[in-house]
Amino acid sequence: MNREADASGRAPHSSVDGVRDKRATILDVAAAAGVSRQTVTRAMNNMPGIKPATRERVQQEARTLGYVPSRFAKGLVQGSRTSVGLSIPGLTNPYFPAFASSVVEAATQRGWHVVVDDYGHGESSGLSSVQHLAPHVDAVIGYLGPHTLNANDLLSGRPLLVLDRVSGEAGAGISFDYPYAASLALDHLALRGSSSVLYLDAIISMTTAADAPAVEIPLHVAPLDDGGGTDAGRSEPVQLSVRGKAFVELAASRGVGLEVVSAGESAEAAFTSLSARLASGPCPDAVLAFNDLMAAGALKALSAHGVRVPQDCVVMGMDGIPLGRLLAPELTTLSLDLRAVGRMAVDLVAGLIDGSLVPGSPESAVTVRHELTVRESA
Amino acid sequence: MNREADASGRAPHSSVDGVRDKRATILDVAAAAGVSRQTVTRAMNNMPGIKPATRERVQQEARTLGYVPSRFAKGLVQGSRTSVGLSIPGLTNPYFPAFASSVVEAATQRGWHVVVDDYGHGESSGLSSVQHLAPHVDAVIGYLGPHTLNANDLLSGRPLLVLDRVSGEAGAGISFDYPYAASLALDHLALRGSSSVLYLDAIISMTTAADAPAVEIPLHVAPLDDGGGTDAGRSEPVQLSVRGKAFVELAASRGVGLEVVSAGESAEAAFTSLSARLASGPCPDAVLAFNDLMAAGALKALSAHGVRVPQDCVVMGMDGIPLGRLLAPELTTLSLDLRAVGRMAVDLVAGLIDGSLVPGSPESAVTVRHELTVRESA
DNA sequence: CTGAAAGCGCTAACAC
DNA sequence: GTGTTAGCGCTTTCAG
Repeated sequence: MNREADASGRAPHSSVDGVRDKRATILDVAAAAGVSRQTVTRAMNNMPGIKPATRERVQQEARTLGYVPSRFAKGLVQGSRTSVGLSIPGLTNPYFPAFASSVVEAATQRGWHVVVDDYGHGESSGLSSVQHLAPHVDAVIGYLGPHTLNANDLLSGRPLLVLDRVSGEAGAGISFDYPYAASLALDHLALRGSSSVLYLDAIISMTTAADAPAVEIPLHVAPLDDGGGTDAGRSEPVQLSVRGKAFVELAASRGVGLEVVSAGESAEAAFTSLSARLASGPCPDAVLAFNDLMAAGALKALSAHGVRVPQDCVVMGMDGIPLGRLLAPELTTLSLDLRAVGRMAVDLVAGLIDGSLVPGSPESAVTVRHELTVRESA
Repeated sequence: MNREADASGRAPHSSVDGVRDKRATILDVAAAAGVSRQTVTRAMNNMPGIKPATRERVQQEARTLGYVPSRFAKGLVQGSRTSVGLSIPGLTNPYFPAFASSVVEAATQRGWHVVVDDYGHGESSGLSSVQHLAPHVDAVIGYLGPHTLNANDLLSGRPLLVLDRVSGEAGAGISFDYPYAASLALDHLALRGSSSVLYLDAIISMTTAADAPAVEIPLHVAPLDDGGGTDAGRSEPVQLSVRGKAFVELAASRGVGLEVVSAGESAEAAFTSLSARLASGPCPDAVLAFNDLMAAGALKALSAHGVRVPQDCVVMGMDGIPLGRLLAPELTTLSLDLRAVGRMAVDLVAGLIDGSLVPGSPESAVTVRHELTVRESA
């Protein structure tokens, strides 16, 4: 008979109505159904070699007890699919869902799971996202923003793939060639005969502050020179995004005038900032936006001020998300082959996991280039 | 001394360069570092009560061996966060990322994990998505489309929450009150004086076919009447979406003329279908779209045909996603409080998990109403 | 057809 | 500081 289950000397399921002391285990079900735990396994997983009547009875008992097989025990004994964490700063900017989608697609093809962590809510940062994800995944892919450094430690050896990271950091990563993108844009603008260009930069994320808030390492940095500079010549925004920096530098080296306006990374913020700027000065020839979302905001601001695009002022975005095609006028942009980037990310992680790719090696640091997609707005 | 590790009579890590027989375990690291496995645990998790030097040495050894702690063993022994699977048909329609975002936010607040499965790629369906997710999560929330029925079985007792399900199915779910939404829309249109309304329906997903392609049940349906109909009066599409049905029925009961045009569920498809329709007939007063994305396509089609919105023809969408505000003209729509829906979904699942909510009970089936958001297009 | 044993890899308790 | 002993809940042998 069923000695094993009976011998497990604990109450199977003391149901004080609504408060179950602990989750029912396979042993509880076995005891309740008067069978061995092996039989329960067979019943729950629809395995052969079990009398239908028994199967039915066991399943019924399991349901009553609210028995839910532990996925950990199962995974432990069966060996599991690899699962990667995907850490992104929000699903609000359509860029990230689009990217997530491409990663999910590529990962699914390998039979992997993707755990998405959107750290855009509340207090969380890229770092806390990795921390959150770490115990549950075999690797992490992510737009981590400024806090890449210590992230590796949190994963105790598991691969980390950072996107849009500042060059010069350790580990594997995919970076974008912003100087190249800037040249593409500026070339196109030159062709269109634009002379006064406004760059609509994003304020918050993806900034150069990659080496800033290292938790334990006290850094001695010079305090920010906040505005009281003697260098009265040209006043530059205190903090420029990496992208913005690329545009500013290239423009400078070409002798092209480039005005920078900063705004939050959203269509609304872009609309507001650009509107304010338009109200207080001459309209530029061209507006270059940090990304497509902000370009959408720019388009609205321009239209609200009676500026015709592209006749009076051209507009370019960056990212190449589908949204651009729905706008009026359709957005000219610097686009990324997101599908390719997702596949690349997954491939890199696969290499990292199976050891064929060494973190920190040249092969583990890929650079991707944007391409110019000309539509109506420029 | 460390008897345990030495006694584990297997080769720690036969490295035939690139081919590791199996993943290194904690015992392998212990043996290599000449310590007990407990010490390895302490070193890897940065726990106190270990000499820094030892910690360092162990971590180094772990790195060399490519040791990655098994998340299953860890989870098994520590007890784990609950994790919910989120099954959605694609991230291409901005609606789903927006929904996903709200679920992730609500789940994160409870300390839960969210595993996102986008079943829009390849051959997968809502059912296969659940199957995919099942072994790894404690519950599933999802837009499953037509295939809700057998999904419950795949989860062997774990909660399943289906969104936008056809009423009358078992289990927990969140449904939308389409008749109410239709009345909202038709009322608004009446107010605007529209007399000839076109409903731009979606062809594929979320259709009435909830009970259709049950894998084994052969259905005998009348073949598509492709154009050569004798019923010259009005030809109605064979398959109407649930939403479309609600609009059609309400319009009929009010004696309002409603023409239905079907298109794929994307902006492009909507654009194409509506363009064709506009080319071959008089322009309607109003276009009601299946969702905001299709409304965006409609807007473009109208504009391409020189129809001014809202002067010549008004346009309404459904969903209330942020995209609507970026379009020109801004989209009037029937909007959902997505944040609330996400929270609701998570709360329901929480109730299902802790037993305070019974699947199939009236409380487990919630209905949510859209509200009218008037912007520029109507 | 069903039952008993033997682990999967890890960490919480307690030794020492 | 470090090592040893017990399991976590499940599935895979291998016996009946």
